Amino acid sequence: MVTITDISKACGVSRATVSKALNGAPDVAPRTAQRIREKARQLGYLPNATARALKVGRSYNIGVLFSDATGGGISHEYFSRILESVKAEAEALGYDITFISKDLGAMQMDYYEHAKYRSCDGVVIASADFTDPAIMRLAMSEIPTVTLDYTFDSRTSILSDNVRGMETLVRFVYENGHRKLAFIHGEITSVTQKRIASFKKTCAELGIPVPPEYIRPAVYHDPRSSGLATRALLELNERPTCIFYPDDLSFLGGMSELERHGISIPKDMSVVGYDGIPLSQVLRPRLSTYRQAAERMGQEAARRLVEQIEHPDTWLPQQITVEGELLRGDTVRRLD
Amino acid sequence: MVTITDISKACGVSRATVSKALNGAPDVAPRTAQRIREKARQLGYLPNATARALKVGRSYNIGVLFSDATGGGISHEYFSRILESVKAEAEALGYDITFISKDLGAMQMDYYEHAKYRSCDGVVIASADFTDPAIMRLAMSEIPTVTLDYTFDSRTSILSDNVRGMETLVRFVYENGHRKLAFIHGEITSVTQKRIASFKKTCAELGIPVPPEYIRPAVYHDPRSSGLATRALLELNERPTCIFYPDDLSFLGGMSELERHGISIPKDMSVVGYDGIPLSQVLRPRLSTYRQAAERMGQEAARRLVEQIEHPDTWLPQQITVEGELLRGDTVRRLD
DNA sequence: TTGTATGCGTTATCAT
DNA sequence: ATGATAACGCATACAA
Repeated sequence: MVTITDISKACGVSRATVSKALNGAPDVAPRTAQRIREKARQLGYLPNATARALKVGRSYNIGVLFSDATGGGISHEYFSRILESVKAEAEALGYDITFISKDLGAMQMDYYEHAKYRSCDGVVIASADFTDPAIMRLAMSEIPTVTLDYTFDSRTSILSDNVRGMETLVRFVYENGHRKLAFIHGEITSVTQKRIASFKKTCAELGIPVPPEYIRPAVYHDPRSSGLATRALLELNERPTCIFYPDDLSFLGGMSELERHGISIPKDMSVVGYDGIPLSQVLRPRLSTYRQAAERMGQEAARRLVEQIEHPDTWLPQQITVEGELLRGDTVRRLD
Repeated sequence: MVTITDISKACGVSRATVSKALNGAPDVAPRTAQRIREKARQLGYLPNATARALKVGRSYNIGVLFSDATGGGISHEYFSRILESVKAEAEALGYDITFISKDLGAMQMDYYEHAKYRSCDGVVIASADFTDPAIMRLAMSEIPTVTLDYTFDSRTSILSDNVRGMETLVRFVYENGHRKLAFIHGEITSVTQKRIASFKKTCAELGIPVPPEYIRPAVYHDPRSSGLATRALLELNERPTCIFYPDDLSFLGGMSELERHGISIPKDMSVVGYDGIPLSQVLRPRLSTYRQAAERMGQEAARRLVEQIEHPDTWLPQQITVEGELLRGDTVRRLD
């Protein structure tokens, strides 16, 4: 490994001068600086991020927290898109990404400890069980954090516009003449609560009654449970004309169930999803859904976090809502 | 931040003794060690991975390389499953994961330089353009590496069993009476070459002719291009009875195209996919496909890499093939 | 059994 | 404009 010491010897100057030259300090003669940089390149010098981090107290490394346990693991498209965009933006800003988890090897650490252990300059909390005290500890610590789809007091968060998203979908369905809307929702989280509330509120505003049996619980990203919920809805005396699914993937469970009953989409039943994953637009008929702007969310998260890291003095916590868009698709039939 | 110095002061011993006690060195009195550990916990001491890495020359950090450009980005299910399992296994072994990329912020680094810059103990190359000289440089460097689905000379690789996978699918289709098999393949990579070769070889063994027009190019994970390839196949005088798709997702493009022609699966046309992603088993009819054991591959990659890192003396490069399994599904019709 | 001294590679302060 | 020196937190060879 070639270090600044090697360069200093090769150039006949001190290590301090080399360091300055390499970092573009003003108090080094242009000619010497040039010579040093030349030599550095020639020798294949690479700065050592570890040593620098130890010295300056900044690692240029940000942690990313995905706790798979909550069903929000990396392999779910929404989260992998967020991860990818956090990564891209962070790298553009000169930061590397490290995963933060519990239980690294034999050591038992909680999230906060892990982040400290790795000297993370900040952490993006992308998907987690926010009732977990360990998450709370991290979010409330001195480590800069940005949360996605959840807000901690006095901390920055990036929020998908669940309220508006659901409202948009309900109004879209309403405009197509539907008055009997059923909603299969995911497990209860703050996101789910917002969607349910927005669903009910918008229905109320439009003067549509929502019988309790039209609201069915299921599990996010679990087609099977949505299939069961669909079956329950079909067994009602008064069937809905349109079913809202927790997410696009879950809709597939409903799709199978509807087919099994010989019910055609959208002729006999209209449906809408949520997320707007690519798959939804590849299906025929194309799914009517609401596309969450995962890329923008990840990008925004990385930017805000770095801003907070680099300008802690002028920083203020913010709740940033990122708007998605309606994908009209072809699964909502026009009723007359 | 509480350091070993703080503990040494609080305990009235030297920093060396504290370090030893914390690391379970044998040459420290049990009572002192106990007292020190107690104090450490009490003060909320956390080891500093950065300082330790600088000292011992090991970071307990492994790099993961996904170059999105090749269409193998994180958000493709096969790769995100690999990532997740690499992460899980690495963490179990006490290693953290950092993404390796080109161009970190303003600095221009290639992959090798990035890995050195972050002092990675090793790198998992999961998805990359293996013709890229930068990948080659990394793989051939002194840094331990493990490659997935590609083999570099004298390096360890974890390989999906593409040859056997394709053979299994062809034989399965053959046993169901099919003799006219068309294969839509992804862009040419070593994986694709293996699949094409295995397809042709198995067909030859079974005495099935494969007219050139039955082999169609498309793009992995791109339903549209597979849709076009499907259309081309349907326009042939002699249509195939079964179409092989590059992957499960691409099949969806074919599915739409077949529907558009009023062709029912599997009544009028049989199809098989590749990958065995959860989606494929949620569709109705369930897709006949070959499930790649992504989890095992990631796990194996992490294990082999750590083995190489920790026992460089006894280490030998290996090509490890991980077997997948046939998912029979319902999209291959029995022909009489 | 404990402590002293040293260095990992870097940057920052203060002389020169 | 340059350099000597110290320090970041830790681990280890060696002395006591």
